[in-house]
Amino acid sequence: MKPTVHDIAERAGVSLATIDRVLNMRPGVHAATRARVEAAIAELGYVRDIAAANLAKGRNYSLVFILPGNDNSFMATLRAEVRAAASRSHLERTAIRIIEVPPFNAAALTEALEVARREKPSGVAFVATDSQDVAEAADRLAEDGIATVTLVSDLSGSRRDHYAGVDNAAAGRTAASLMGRFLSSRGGDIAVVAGSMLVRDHRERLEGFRAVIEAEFPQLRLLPVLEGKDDPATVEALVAGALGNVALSGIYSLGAGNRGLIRALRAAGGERPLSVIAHELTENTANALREGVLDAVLNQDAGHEVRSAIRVLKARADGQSVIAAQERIRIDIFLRDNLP
Amino acid sequence: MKPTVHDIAERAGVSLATIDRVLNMRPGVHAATRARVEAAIAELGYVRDIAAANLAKGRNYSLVFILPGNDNSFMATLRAEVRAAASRSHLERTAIRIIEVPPFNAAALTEALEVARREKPSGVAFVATDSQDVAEAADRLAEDGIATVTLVSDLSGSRRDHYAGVDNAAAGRTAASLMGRFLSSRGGDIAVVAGSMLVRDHRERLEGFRAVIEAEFPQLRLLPVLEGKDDPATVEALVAGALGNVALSGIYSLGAGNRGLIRALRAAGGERPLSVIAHELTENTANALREGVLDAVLNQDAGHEVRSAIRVLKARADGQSVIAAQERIRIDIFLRDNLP
DNA sequence: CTGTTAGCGCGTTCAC
DNA sequence: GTGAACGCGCTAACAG
Repeated sequence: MKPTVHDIAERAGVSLATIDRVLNMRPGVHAATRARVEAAIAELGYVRDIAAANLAKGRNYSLVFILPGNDNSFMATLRAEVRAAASRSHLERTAIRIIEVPPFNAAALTEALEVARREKPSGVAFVATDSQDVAEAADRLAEDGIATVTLVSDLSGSRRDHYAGVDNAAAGRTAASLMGRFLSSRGGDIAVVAGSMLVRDHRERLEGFRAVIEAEFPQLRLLPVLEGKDDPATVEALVAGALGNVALSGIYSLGAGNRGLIRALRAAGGERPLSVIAHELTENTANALREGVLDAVLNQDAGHEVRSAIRVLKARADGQSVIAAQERIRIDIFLRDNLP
Repeated sequence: MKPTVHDIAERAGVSLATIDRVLNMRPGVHAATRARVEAAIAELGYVRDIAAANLAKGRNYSLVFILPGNDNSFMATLRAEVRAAASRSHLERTAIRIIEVPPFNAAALTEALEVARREKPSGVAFVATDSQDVAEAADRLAEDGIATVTLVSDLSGSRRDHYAGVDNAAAGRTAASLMGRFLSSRGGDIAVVAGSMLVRDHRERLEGFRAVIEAEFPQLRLLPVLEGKDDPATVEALVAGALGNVALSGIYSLGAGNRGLIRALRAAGGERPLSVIAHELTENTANALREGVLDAVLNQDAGHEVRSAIRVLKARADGQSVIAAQERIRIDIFLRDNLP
């Protein structure tokens, strides 16, 4: 039988209240008594029943998610996943509140973090815009004992507890490797479409992509990066322009706004050999894969990211550890053949 | 405030015991009373607190995992993941017992299922050998109200509750698609090494692979399948033989025993262009990827499969539903560039 | 058929 | 500094 507080109280010769004080690191216990209790805990191999504790406490984890109000499918999916988690959250003693902020806006994010802090939640998850101010705001949350997790895009130089997102440099390298192999020995120009160089995930993907292309596929030339602002119309115009280049062999779209990419490709027709790799699986990109307009889509599972962020925030909030492997967000590679 | 049994008791004008009987579908309640209670539940939007219920019941989920005592890395990893889950299981009111059976042996598996059944556990997970006897044994478990999940390889024609594994036909198609594209327009022979055609996962991978090669890469010819029995030495000999074929352009190893595959490839040297794709990421295959001996590795996350099986078994055991997306096991594609 | 009561393992008042 | 008693939401005897 699993030992309970009663067993350790008896073993240590003290009352339940004292056990509780030791367990919750509250003051008012003689050092000697505390030592006796701790010894009993160790000897009996007691592990606290969190479910019972939460029941007794009437504990509920209040979580704040700060999400950019971006107009692209991926962010829409992310918001939907957070809402889905929120809708089943009462079952898990969790209350999730969503704050929407303008995208690519460090000041707005800093302000939102401050608002969240004043609510004294158990934890905060946010899609980081990489800036000094944001890092400082995140550190203030940490100082207040609020668990923090960055979501999708990480934050440099802060004390956030965890990053729930993919290794974006590896994603860029993977895209380059796939494209290089798909093109075999063929040479030519590669166009890269990014959203904004202000977010760390896009920068990292680009760096990874460039490193592998330069090191391993010297016959391919990277054209100057096109900044599409994650906006379909902008992306469409940029890609349409790039398609005018007769030497173009490949396109790597590392940001959002793929509706524009796909429209431009469809308009151009699939006559010439062109390897196209994009990010994030949506209805649009899945259809484009099926049609052969896209060759591969790298994806991060938004549902997994959200569930992982919640697990980590809850665990941190009560000082528990997590299963590292479960919280690692994979880079999913989708071809036409392994669509869900 | 979340409604509790007290609220619905008051609303329906009955006592807690009656509520409990209705909630747990126990007999001994007037149809009219039952209806009143159910109405109250619906009106108040009551959702039962499983944690509290389990606490009161002193419930513990007893789970049996039946695993083949195979000597390859993947099965070793799978067993390790089950043991890891078992070691943290007491925290989750779960007791996991492992039964090892000889691999590819339907009779032994049938017997093990029967043994498990007599223990009356909450649920049973097993790596299926695809046979009629096994299906019948699984159905007997279902009849006894024991939740059943197939792990890694599925079982045809049975009432198992869930399959925790990848879509192996899609995996085969993906391998073919990658290989075809890596080889570009180059033609040649493709060798396929399988473990055994007795397990459904291997058969499905082969069918998927063949379908895509035949439909889309007519310049590639599939050689007769080599059965390596998932045994490194056997695989090594078979692959060494196949490498004598000067027209060989690719190797697809869809089973285990990749230590042998890799040894044979290393011995042959990497002089000629050869596209090699294997299954399951292990230390061995990861190193082979880094060296360029393998081009891609398709993987199923054993840890995810085990955790998923446990979640599903527990949920089924108390009639709960699961988050479908969370239980979908992905086909992970690893290149040198996205190794963990 | 239905209600009463005593816990499950733990946290939190209050007295002592 | 320490202990006893009650309650969290639910279940399980046992009465009625």
